[in-house]
Amino acid sequence: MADGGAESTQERIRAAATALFRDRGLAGTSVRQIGAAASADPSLVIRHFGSKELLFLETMRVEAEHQPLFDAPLNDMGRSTVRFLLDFTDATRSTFLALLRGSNEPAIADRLLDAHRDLFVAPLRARLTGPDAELRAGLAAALVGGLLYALWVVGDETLLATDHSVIVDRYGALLQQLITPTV
Amino acid sequence: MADGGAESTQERIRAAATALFRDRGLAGTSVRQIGAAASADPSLVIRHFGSKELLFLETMRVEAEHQPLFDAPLNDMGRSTVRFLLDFTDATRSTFLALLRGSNEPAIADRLLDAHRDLFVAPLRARLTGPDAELRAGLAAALVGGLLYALWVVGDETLLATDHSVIVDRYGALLQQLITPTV
DNA sequence: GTCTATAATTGGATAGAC
DNA sequence: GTCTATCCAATTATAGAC
Repeated sequence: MADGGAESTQERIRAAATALFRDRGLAGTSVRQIGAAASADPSLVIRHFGSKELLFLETMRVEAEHQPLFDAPLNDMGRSTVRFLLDFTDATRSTFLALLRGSNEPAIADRLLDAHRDLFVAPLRARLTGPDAELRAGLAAALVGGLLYALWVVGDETLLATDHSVIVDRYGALLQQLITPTV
Repeated sequence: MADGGAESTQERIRAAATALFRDRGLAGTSVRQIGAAASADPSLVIRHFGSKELLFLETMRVEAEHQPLFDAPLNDMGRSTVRFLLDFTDATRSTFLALLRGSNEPAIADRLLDAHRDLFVAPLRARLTGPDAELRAGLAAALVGGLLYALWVVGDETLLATDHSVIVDRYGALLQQLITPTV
């Protein structure tokens, strides 16, 4: 416990589970695989975290990271938000996908809704004004989520082959109209 | 076999599997449950369809339905496309979700990509002109998919409580700009 | 075509010694 | 905190009688 190099077994299990769940999802990962990857006995996985699903919920959290959106200038926030999504770390992206694919489970669906709100809806909603700000924030978040869906769930080849700067410009311009309507 | 009232066992299995896969997904449905729901022996499920995953791929197809999009006037196609999505039958919607949640499996991911192309990309692409038509069709399909994502995967409560006509108007107007750019 | 029986494996989770 | 051993239920899939 006094040395900084060795992690505790609990932390090794947490790290192994995080990687496996991101890579193969909840159903595709077994408790035994987690134990093996952590060089720990499978029984310790349950002992430390209660159950496989609790461990999944414990590890599959999307961090609000740096959240540069709260500081972006309002008149460029459409582009900033698209760039924010495109610049997701692999960790954030794969965690999002694991939650999305596991969202048949109610507890996981709740967590996905949380992630969607924290990362997409809230930063947008905070900057919007007007009577329909709530609706516009919801639509804007859907629009951003559509990129996540098309690029990383569906894997649209046209979009995957397109420069990020082009997507930022074109898609961001549409998003901007929900942020600062011109009508 | 001369009467029209009784389905064959194979058809009963197909029908039961379709309903269960839509409702609980691939991982959440067992061969035994399918057999029980079809009043057939579980072994027949494998005998007739090869494996659980083959049966999933056999049953989880999205039909192009009526496809009203190919006839919609171009200058209203943004709204038409959004309405097209919002009017999905329960069958189409839940099949889409089953594919989406099962898309960790490569074969299922391929099927999801097919569905995305057939229902969203192709009808849009067919009507677009210009050098960047391919890109605009891809972005437009992403935008439409974002609504699917926000409403039915994430379950955004604000959007779920919003009149479809409002979503058609506001979101459709954005989509229209990719279909008939004004710049 | 259908069903009985079961193979062969794997799953999550637990008891209890150390 | 850790590990050995194991329980028990569930899984997909198959073999073979009828």
